Amino acid sequence: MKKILDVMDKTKYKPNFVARVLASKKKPRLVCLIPFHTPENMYWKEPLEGIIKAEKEIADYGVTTSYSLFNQYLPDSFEKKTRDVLNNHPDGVLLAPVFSKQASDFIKKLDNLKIPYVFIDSKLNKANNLSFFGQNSYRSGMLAAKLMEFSCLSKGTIVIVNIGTEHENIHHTREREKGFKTYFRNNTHGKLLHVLNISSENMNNMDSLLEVPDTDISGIFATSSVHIIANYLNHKRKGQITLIGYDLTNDNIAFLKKRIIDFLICQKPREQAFRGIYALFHHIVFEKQIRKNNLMPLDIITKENVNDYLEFELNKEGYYE
Amino acid sequence: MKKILDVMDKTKYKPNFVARVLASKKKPRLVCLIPFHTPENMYWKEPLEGIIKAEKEIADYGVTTSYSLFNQYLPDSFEKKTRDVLNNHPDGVLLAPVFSKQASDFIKKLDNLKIPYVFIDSKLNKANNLSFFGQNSYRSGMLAAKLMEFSCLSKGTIVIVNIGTEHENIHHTREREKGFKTYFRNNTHGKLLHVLNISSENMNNMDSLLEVPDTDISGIFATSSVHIIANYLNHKRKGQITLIGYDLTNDNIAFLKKRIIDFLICQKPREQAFRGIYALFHHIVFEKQIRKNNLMPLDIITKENVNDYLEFELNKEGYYE
DNA sequence: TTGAAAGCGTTACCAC
DNA sequence: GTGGTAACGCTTTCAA
Repeated sequence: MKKILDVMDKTKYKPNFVARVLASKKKPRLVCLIPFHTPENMYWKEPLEGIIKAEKEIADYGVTTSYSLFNQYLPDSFEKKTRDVLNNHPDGVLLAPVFSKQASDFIKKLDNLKIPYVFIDSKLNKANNLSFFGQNSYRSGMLAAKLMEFSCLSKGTIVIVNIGTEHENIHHTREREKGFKTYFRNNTHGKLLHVLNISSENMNNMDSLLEVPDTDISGIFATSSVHIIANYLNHKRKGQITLIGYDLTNDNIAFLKKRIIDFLICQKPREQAFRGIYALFHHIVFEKQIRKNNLMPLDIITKENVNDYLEFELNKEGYYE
Repeated sequence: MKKILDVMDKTKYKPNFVARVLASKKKPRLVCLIPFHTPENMYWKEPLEGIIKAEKEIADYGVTTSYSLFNQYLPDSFEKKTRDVLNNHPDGVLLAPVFSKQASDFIKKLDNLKIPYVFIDSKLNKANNLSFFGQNSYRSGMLAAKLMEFSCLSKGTIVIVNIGTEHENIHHTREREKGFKTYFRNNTHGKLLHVLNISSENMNNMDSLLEVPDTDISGIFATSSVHIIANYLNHKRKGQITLIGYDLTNDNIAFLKKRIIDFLICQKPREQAFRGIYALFHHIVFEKQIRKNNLMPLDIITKENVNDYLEFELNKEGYYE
């Protein structure tokens, strides 16, 4: 037995993965557990697109993919879907662990079954996940602050707006706010920041913005749903207010082109999911080593580069059309 | 014969590329024709790294890669290497057509031999290239101008500096300057721009910067070699001068972290080359359709996101470590 | 436990 | 051209 390994070493034997895939009767089953998107919240459409793209590319290798989509506001929905996933007896799982408690229970079961899993969007600490593809929300807040500093220094008040964070996306928005504040604390001379929390119900009554003590607002940082603020500014007033927000949704892109929004920070949700699937694929089929933590670069999108960005995005995950 | 095709249609026959690769005795040979890098100009190191990374990933498919590296300042060197390439009888060529005339002659030969080729960095018009991976230099200039506008509006003079463009990189730098100027013409109210051309020989005598009429400089846009300006500002003076330049070289990164350079625009040369190789691979081995024009997104790098960016870059072309 | 043979889905090749 | 068979480099299976 040892002799065999010796010979393998000496002759520098390297298995041919193409032959291995062909001979193997294995048809790895991947299951994706992410929220479904709705007309009101399209964010989760992008990860789904990334998954579908990856799926097509790896079909020739015998990999099949299925989805269990849950309601991002209902922990019970998530919990119910985890059971669906397990019933599927998957060889690998891609999941967005939006409900920490339920997700923790779930991955314990996956650990026991020795099923590899990859997190996207957010992660659980101390988990045995194969990999994680996400974003550094804290630093994205610092980045936003730098852009804001450059355009607003020595002018009026800067407002941080948190919209409808009572149940969605809460972890990310908190971190963004923290990063933003930290940057200002460290880099500007006590510049005043005003924080505004707007619940989902009051979303449409943006006039509360006007209640900011110093009415001379020079910049707004929206930790989420920047399109709502853009819409307000578009109708009511814009002046020289610098507006910075997140995500390349269609609404946001339109406001960016109209110069209502000045900067958008994008973290490539489509690519996160695409790479998550690929990580599982490479691990299961090719037995490749997978990098555990993968923070996507913080891309800054402006009117000037948005078109290049979109054109490229459409095809970026595949190397071909 | 037709019947066979009919049956293929009816049964929706799809060839399995994995089996095809295994059975095929073809060992596609790819040749790369790009400049070599030197201690003075490390730019071309990155594309080479991208190629090597791609090479490893596709070795299992029988693809082999070789290089013909030329001197980026000597057309003769390029021309000589094109002959090496042809002697190699490649199945695909990746090239940076830095010398248009010589490159035009070369691709005519490739066309005749029906050898597919991919451009990186720059391209030739009206060529039958399989694909192109590059950058939109013009729009990158506009992007730089927007960043400059945000940080310098209503302050002092803005200077565009072209360094050592008498022979290197000339097309890109011209386009960058053009884009920058266009943005200012369209978006600011006649803000004055001062252009400074510094030849390679005078590179070290940066004091000519001081000759700018209005000595109150608020921003500098370096269309190339920004580290030279950064070095000067670092020793002589910095004040509140906003400095914007190109490329994530080690020097530049250090100045970015020291806040001497404020923004770097990066166009992912490593990824350009990596994707170029993949395009050839997918075309030759998998007969996939390849997208002809691929402009990389214009990434804005600051002190705040540079670390995330670098960490990710190291592994970004592969999906694994 | 070991070895030999069959088979994965395609291309390559040789005979007709 | 067409048809049949070997071969690609592995995994799987089954018999010893």
